[in-house]
Amino acid sequence: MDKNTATTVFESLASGIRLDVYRLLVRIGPAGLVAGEIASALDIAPTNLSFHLKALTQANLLNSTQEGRFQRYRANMALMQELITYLTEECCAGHPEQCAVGVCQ
Amino acid sequence: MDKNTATTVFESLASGIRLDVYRLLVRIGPAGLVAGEIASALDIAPTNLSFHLKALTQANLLNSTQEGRFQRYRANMALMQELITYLTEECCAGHPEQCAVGVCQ
DNA sequence: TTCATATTTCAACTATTGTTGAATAGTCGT
DNA sequence: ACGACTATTCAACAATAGTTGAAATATGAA
Repeated sequence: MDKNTATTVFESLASGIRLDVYRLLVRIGPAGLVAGEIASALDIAPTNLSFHLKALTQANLLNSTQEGRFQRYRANMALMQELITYLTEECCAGHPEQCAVGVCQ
Repeated sequence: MDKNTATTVFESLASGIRLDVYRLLVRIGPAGLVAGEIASALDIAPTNLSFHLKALTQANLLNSTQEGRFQRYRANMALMQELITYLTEECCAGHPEQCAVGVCQ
């Protein structure tokens, strides 16, 4: 993962609404939810939700597929795994034995 | 970790400068760096760096201690570990066998 | 005490992001 | 084709974040 991708992901999750959406979809798992279900689950105006869904999708944190007139969204778990790797890969300059906390492994 | 803490952490890492600072300090490890060292390593104006260091410190991603007229900053690894737990704890609604990617564990 | 150094605070400005309602595009059922 | 429904786009505005230089604070050295 490059720095640009990482900041985009962080920016995407830096809003309470987007974090709620993302975590809702992580909880739901592979089945995903259509936009209207997300809107009513979280009580967000459709226009505003659309704005945030677009941000999450552009950041590649969500995938979407069309189902008739519905749009189904799913969390992209793989990107989160890459982010976690990115965050910990340089821990303690490659000397995990210095790591007080065990993030390095 | 609560949602508010999480969004604060994400917001802190959503800026390229702050991500650079945080990763520099992760790489350096427990020894940390003083503000001036960070400024020259990353070529950032002191005023601007101070602004970003304050944001990172308030988010608890950095700790700082005074050393004479220097201010030393260190990355708080424990918070990152908590964030990773928070991001993955609800994966696939507690049914890790559904997880295509292995984020659940 | 006086001067130089390290860092932060402040105020002004610029830029970016978030929210809202109205309008638009696409899909389904009749 | 028509009307109802789902979702997105657009434009306007409000709110927030980022950058800069000047001033302030605080420590150490002479």
